[in-house]
Amino acid sequence: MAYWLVKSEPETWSWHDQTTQKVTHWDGVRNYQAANNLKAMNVNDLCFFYHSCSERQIVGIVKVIKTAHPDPSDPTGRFVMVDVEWHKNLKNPVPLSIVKTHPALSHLALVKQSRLSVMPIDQASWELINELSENPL
DNA sequence: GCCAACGTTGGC
DNA sequence: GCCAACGTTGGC
Repeated sequence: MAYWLVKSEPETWSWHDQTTQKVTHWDGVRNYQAANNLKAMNVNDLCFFYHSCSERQIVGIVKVIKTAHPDPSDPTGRFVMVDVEWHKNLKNPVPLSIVKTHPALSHLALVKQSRLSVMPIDQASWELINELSENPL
């Protein structure tokens, strides 16, 4: 069981869309490092759902229900997608600004590698972010 | 809307 | 295989 964080632009695919539709292909990833992370995902892994651009906060959690398979939206056939399912809403969104101020989270790719759209989250960070959602500072 | 970071492409 | 030019992402 592993933990991840995936980014989406709310203008393109929002948490509201995910809540309404429940099950989706996580397609459109065109970066090898992000694609490698997709390939490392297993069924039942959990992913934070992060709104980039205008919002910059973690808003929910999705669960992996199908491992990496070819992304038909990629004409080159090189990239993959996974299938995810709505899992839960966060009690309170956790903004990037809070993640950045927390020393225990400063190693996350969310902070250090802002352009990466799919990244692993270690268990301690996963639990801490959930705690920050339950009990905001 | 701007710009920094960084990934990709293509000429050599 | 190097690197300049270019495109894209995402934070601010």
